[in-house]
Order: sequence, then structure tokens, then C-alpha cells
Amino acid sequence: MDCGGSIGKVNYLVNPKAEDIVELLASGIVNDSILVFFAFCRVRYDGRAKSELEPGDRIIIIKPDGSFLVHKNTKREPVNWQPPGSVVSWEVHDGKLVLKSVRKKPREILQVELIKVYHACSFQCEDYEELSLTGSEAEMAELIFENPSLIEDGFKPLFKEKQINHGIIDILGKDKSGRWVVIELKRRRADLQAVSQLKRYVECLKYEYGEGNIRGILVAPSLTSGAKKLLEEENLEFRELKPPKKERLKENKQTTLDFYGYANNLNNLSSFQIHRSDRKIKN
Amino acid sequence: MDCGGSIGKVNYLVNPKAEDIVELLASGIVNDSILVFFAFCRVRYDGRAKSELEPGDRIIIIKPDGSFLVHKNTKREPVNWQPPGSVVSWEVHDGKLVLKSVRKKPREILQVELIKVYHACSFQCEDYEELSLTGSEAEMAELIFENPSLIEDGFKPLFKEKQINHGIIDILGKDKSGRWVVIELKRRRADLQAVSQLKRYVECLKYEYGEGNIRGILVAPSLTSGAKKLLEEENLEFRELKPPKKERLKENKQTTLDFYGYANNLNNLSSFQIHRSDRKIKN
DNA sequence: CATTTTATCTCGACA
DNA sequence: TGTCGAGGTAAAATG
Repeated sequence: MDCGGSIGKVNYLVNPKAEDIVELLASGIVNDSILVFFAFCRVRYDGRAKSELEPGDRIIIIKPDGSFLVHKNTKREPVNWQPPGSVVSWEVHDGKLVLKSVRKKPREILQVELIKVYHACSFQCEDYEELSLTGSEAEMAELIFENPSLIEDGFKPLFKEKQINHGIIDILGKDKSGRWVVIELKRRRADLQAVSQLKRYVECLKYEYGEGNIRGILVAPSLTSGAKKLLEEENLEFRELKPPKKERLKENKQTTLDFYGYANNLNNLSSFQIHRSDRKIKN
Repeated sequence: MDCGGSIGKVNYLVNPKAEDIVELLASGIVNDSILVFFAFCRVRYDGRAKSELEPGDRIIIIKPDGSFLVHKNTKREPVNWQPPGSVVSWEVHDGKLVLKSVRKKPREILQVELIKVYHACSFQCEDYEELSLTGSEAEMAELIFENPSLIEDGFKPLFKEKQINHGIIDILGKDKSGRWVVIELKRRRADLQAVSQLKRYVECLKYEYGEGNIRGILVAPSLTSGAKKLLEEENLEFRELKPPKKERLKENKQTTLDFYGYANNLNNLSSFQIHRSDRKIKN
């Protein structure tokens, strides 16, 4: 091994041997650290499907809840993974370390053969904050309950997330002439599936209350062309409504510089953007 | 800064100051490295929705394709992210570094305020291999074309992925008495949505060919109860079929030891599993 | 490019 | 625990 360190929350190893990695792994697991490996490795998965990934450089992340991620140098998604609750273990075969993560139900196995580890870290990651999100369908529903005329004059919303035979109706209410109104909310452009869903709910209520007394309204910021067609064929209606958001992040204007511009101005500026080189990345 | 190193594919910094991070960031971006930060940070997002995450320890990953991930110590999913194609930049405000990633369409902004960086890495990640996956719906379709009796005696598959008015039919064929058969494939347990989809296709074909001449069959390893009910109500059929996989990974038996057992036997064994401590992780 | 469909989806909610 | 539906879904297939 070239070197290593253990200052504060992060322990790390540079070009470690199998036994060094095992030590980091073992102590990292017992004190609930996140483990991160930068490694040349082969990956095999078998479970709901089955996959094989030949050797290449990847980043491997093992979280204390059992989540196991293998990331390539592209994409938001891990190329292979295991969800929370999986159990990690390892084996050493003539100096080569193989990480294993097993999920019980459904039975799934992920194996990472570490051919060369460039860098390994364990991170005592303390985080007590939860994400707070706004702009959801629930908030669209709130908005409509507070302001029913967004649907139409005289509309009265009565139920939120009303369970029926074949699903859950977002909003069920009555119009001014007393007919039932089924409202399906979509926070973004509504597609065929959204219309299918609304149709299913309307049919279900027609069966209960009789053909002529049920209206269906799809509420979304916009419609796909296919959705519009099907909606009209089925005599369903559409209301345009965007999901509400509290306030926008202000976005500061900032300078964009190439690398040389940046290097020459490092001490003078406090804001940058550097462009990636143009070489194609294929993986 | 405490120290750093640049041996081979990974450069790293320990407890770096803003200007050191900026240097790593800048050079990492121009040579298409993956950047990884272990940091105490605050995260803000605004775009299709809007979110805020108060300060805590997280791992930040920036890939050369623009993918930007912020991971907490739990879950398979990043708590915040930006997809490939996003553009990263940064600002320095009195010694504090703020990472920014902007997506053009739809317009979305992610900001990470780095309050304290414990460890920073840039990784020259070379990977020329693609994942090879087996066990998909396409393979179910192949299987049925090779072996139509899996559906029923005398079934003749005619079209694969046949485009119709409101979607694409997985398999369209005829039964031995010459009636059209619409087949919808699901590689896992089929739900209400799957039945809705099949129903939509069958209705579309009934409209073309007449009421009595169309059958619909849902092919999947199993059905949800709701799906079964709707399927029966609609006079649609079900065939059990699991997606095919080539062969299973063999799974070696291995010893399970607690940490002390492991520590005492490090030199004698080549296979381990250590249990995480039982303290609850809430985030 | 926009649209549609799939996914080892993941995740949360609820029976 | 299983079932069901939503998602800042992401990513692939398709027109």
C-alpha cells in the first residue's frame, strides 16, 4: 500500500492490498460508515434478472443501511446495485477481494471482484436532516380544495384520495347541477396512461351511480396528443393547471470561463464554470 | 489543508480549503474525471419541483457526462441529483464554495453549499465495458415465438410489437379457430395498469374487427389480486410465464462471523461477513 | 427532436 | 408483510 490516513470522519487508503481493504471494510461496517471504493473491477448480478459487467474502473458505495451501488463514469443510475436491507460480505481468493451483497426477498446476489483498488474510503456520515419537497400532486389537490373555481364555477370538492374498486380517485366532487365529478391530477404533461386511469375510475362510478351522472376531468399542465385524442373519444374533460410552488431560487448571473481564463484569474474571481473537454464518452 | 496526493488515477485532498478544492474541481473537469466530495453541506433544488435539505454529511459525485449526485447515508436513491447533460459551475462566497449544476430543458438548478469538505477525490475513470442483461420482456416474446404452445395449443404468433392506435401490442396472433389474440407481456407480477393496457388494446381491435373476434391474454409470472379481478370482469385471460434467464450464478457457502470472531481469525480465513451495529439509522 | 414505454425501477403508504 | 400507486422517476426505443 502507498499510504493512508485517518483524520476525523474519513479514513482512506491509497493503492491498498486486500488485507488493508478488509480492515477498512470491517471497521467501517461496525461503526456504520459509508464505504467508497475507486476500483478496477468485474461485476456479476443474479436475481430478478441476471447481468455481467466485464472489468473497468468504477466507484463502489456501500451504505450502512445495506444499499450497495456500483457507478460507471456516466449516467445518474448505478450500473449495478442492491437496495437497502441487503447484507454485505466478502471473500479473498489468492489476494483478490470479492465483495458480495445479498438481498433476501426476492433473492438477489451482487458480486464485485476487486481486481485493483486505487483508493478506498470509509466515511462516518452523520446526517439528521430530511428533504423537504414542494410542488407535488398533493399540493395541486390542496390548491383545488382551497379554490374550487379553478375547475369550474360551482364545483364542490368532497373527497380527497377516495379509494374505489380499481384504484384511488385524486378528487371526487359534485358540479353545480349535482353530477359526480372525478378529477385525476397530473403534475406534468398527462399521457395515455393518465386518461386510461381516469376512464377506469369514471367507468367504475358509472357502474355504481348510472351512466349519465358522472363526469371525468383530467387536470394537468398539458396533454400529450395521444392523450387528447383518447380523452375526446371518451367524452372526458381537461383543465389546465400547473402545480404550485412557493418561490423560485434566485439564480445569480456568473462568469463563464475556459480553463486558461480560469487559471489566470483564480485569485481575482469568485465564480466559475469550466467546460468538459469535447472527447466523446461512450460508456 | 492537512494533506493530499496524486498517485495514478486518483487525486485526493484531506480537509482542503476552498482554493484547493477549486483546483481539483477545475483540473478534474478538464480531464473528464469523476469528482467525489465527502462533505458537510446544504442542498437546494428548483425545477420540476423544489426542495431544500439542511446541513448534514453527504457524498457528492460529479461525473464527466454532467450527472450530479448527492447521497445521504441511506437509500439507493440520491437525495438530490441532476441528470446527464447538466453543466456544473461554482462560486466562492467568503471562503465557502457553492457547487451549481444547471439542466437546460426542463430548466432545473441544483446548488450545494459546501460548509466543510472532509475529503475530495478526482478519479480518472476508464471503462469500456457495457452491461449485458438477460431476463427481459423482449426475451419472453422470443420464447413465445419459438414455442407458441406456451400460450396454448394451436396458437400462431404473427406480429411482434405491433403498433395500433393507442399503443403497441407486444404480440398479436391467431388462435386455432382463427380469432385474433392480443398478448400483453409483463416480466414481473402484473398489476391493474397492465390489465388496463391490455383492455385498451383489445377495445381498439374490437372496434376494427368486431366484438366477438378478439381475445386478450396477459402473460406474466403472476397477477396482483386487483389485476385478477379486473381481468375476470373484462373477460380477459391469463397465462403464467416467467422471463427466461440463461443460467444462475452459483453461490458459495460461507462462514458468518461477528467482528471479534473476524478479528481473531483474520489470518486464517478467506471469507467473511460482519454485521452492522444495531444502532438505529433514521435519515 | 418530442413522445411513449420500460425498469433488477425505488419508495412510501396502507391493508 | 404484501400490495398498490407515485416519481424532480431515468433511460431506452420509437416516430
